Amino acid sequence: MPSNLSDNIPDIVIGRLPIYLRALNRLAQDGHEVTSSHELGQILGISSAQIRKDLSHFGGFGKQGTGYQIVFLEEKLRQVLKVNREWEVALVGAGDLGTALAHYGGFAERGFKISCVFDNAKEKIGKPLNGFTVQALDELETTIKARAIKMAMIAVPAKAAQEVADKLIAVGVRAILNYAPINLNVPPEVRVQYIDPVIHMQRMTFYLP
Amino acid sequence: MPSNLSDNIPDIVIGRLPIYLRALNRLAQDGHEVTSSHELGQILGISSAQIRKDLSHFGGFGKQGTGYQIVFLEEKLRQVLKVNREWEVALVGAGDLGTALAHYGGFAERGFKISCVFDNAKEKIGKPLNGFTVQALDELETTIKARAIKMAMIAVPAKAAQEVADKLIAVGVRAILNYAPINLNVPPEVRVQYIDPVIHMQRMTFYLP
DNA sequence: TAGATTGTTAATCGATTAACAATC
DNA sequence: TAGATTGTTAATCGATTAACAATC
Repeated sequence: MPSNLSDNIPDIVIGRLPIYLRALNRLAQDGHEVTSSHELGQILGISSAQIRKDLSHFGGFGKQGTGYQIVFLEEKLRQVLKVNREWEVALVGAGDLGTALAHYGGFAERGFKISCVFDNAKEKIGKPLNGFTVQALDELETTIKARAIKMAMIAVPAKAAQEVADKLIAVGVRAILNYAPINLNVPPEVRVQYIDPVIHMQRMTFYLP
Repeated sequence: MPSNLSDNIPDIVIGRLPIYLRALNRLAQDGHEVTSSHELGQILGISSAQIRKDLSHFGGFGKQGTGYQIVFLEEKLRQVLKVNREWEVALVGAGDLGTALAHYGGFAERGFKISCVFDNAKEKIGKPLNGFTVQALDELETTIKARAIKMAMIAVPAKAAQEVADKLIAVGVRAILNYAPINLNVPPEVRVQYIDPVIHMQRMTFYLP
């Protein structure tokens, strides 16, 4: 029983779809037109059964005996994930990390357009940053509301992160990518994803001799 | 039956330990001396039972009626994760991202010392980068073997990432933090962690209206 | 047609939670 | 002592895998 609704689809399934999409992109770039759950599984180190099961939540996108048309499946996954459009993103924090994020081309390439940058350091406000002007935090409310921005990235020190998150949520942001090494407290209607490279490093040392 | 060995401890448990450690750090910084599985669970949005179960894989670190001495538990978790020492890390790629990583103070602060940087662009080789000199990829083997480096970060374009990974593994690297948006093919004795911010963004849009 | 691969069901496996005796 | 919280066991819940009929 395929469905495009949030139905009862496990979040862990949603988490794998972007990975599938990335692998499909690469296959298409390499000139492939068709793939199979088996091939995709090989590439990703995932069982073919899991891939078929995951996809079946959203519809039957393949053909027996043949597999999946790559371009078609990409389109379907983009639809499901709602990344078949451009999302405007607010960036808070214009330090080393914020600057690197503003310069990173990979966001725009894949549908996420950083469209405003905020910082509270006087020496940064008003300075240009990859086509934007860094704005004071005071202007956060007006700008984000005016553009109805729903996504943001937090690249401020851990101490300031919760306060920034609260402000963002108050003006309508519903999805936050948090680079500050701290857990955020947010209401259930807000999604948060965390990026802390040290956490990943610490997860690997356990297995080293 | 507590154990410090890789016993049969699920990787998903190992994955949560660094998160616990980070929360404990913060509590200690805020002047707390004792905490409980309930308090920790509140902060992290995890059930207290899960925290107790996770910790019990490694020993009894708490006291009934009281909870956990924060400093003591931190020490134990650092021991388990093997982050009670300094790890040398090789960085490959000195572009925007590599530069930002080299400048990021959070690694050294938490026990990961970037101790060499490689790139194959002629105009970068020999240039100073946060105290290092960017080395040619040719020197990767000598340097990494000489220092017995076991961890590396890959910050090169997707096209080059697999080749770089192969080289690193060939000279003894056993844990890789991969920033290139591509799945790496590695032998089972090598751990890989992935950081691709776009994947996290795409995982959140599904839930937005 | 014969071979291949899907979508789906049922079986297995593993992770989370609830509950409570032990005890600080 | 009374109250609180651990460590652990058993029960529940959910995710993964195996298997196969359907069919391209």
